[in-house]
Amino acid sequence: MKREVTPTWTRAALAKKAGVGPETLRFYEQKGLLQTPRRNDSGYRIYKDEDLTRLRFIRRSQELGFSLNDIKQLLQLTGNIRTSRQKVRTFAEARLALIRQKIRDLRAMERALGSLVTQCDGKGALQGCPIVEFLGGETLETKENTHCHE
Amino acid sequence: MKREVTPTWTRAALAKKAGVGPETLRFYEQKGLLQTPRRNDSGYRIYKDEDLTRLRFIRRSQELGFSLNDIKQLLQLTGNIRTSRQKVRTFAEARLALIRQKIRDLRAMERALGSLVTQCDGKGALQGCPIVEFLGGETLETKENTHCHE
DNA sequence: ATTGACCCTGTATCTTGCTACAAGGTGTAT
DNA sequence: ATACACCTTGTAGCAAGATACAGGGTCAAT
Repeated sequence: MKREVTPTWTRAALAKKAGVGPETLRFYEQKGLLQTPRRNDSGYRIYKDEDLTRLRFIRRSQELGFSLNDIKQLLQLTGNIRTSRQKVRTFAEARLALIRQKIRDLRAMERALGSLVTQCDGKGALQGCPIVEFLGGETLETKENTHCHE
Repeated sequence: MKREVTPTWTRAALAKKAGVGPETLRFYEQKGLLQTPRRNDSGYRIYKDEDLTRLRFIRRSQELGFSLNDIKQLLQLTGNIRTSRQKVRTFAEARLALIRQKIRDLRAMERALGSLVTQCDGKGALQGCPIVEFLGGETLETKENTHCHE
């Protein structure tokens, strides 16, 4: 059995390989997202493959919309062999629901703002601009006030 | 000509009427979103209709996805009679573009995560769970390492 | 032996939109 | 006259996810 030398990295090296900033590694360590790494004689952090794997896990989770807090829980969940698949799925579904809600919110904004922009021909003075009128709102006593400041 | 008494409010009263917290008013004032209000003899802020109107403007803008910084600019823009409608429209279009980008990002997340959740039957042990496998990624030397810790 | 690039620690800073606190003053009702 | 809710100020804190800086130590190359 050939024992291969497992690669190790210092902070900046791993950071580069994982596509994050070096400080981010220390930050994740503080947050409990990365294990406290082995140190060499000078106190330098020595990272290994496992840390790289974990960083990729984190990045992918982020791309799926998980927060760092979520990810911490996900790591605990997936690190435990006793965890049921159901639990992971439920976790993912919860996040999916949040994402969908956020999309709904943004689409409502898009519809409203898009409609205003469409209604606004972009020509002429401010008077009567649909966007401004919407923002100014129904309760425009301002109209009176701004025209005759006494 | 009957001169109607224009209503005024103290901080908490206006805040309640506008549906925000009292501290928010001070905060908006600091940020330049509300004019510095008139004070009574004891130094109490006295708000008037105009401030309520402005608060509604702010809230509506927020609902359309504008940031407070945006809103500050919007207020300057729409407060200036010389502003062209084109400027307001361009401003709104810029924010609309951001909203649309955010929606695209979230939809990508939704597709990816949704697909994983669909693929995961939620039955059985963690082993082979599509979600976990995606997060763990291709580069799973971890598999070897975690099974035989020496 | 000196540069330059890295490492360590703790702490501060940024962004966004608030929210909370302390330490006092005011206004109104009983 | 005293309780209570409000007001004032300045400042601190929160969430999230980093990022930067100061003041030192280490290491490899020249």
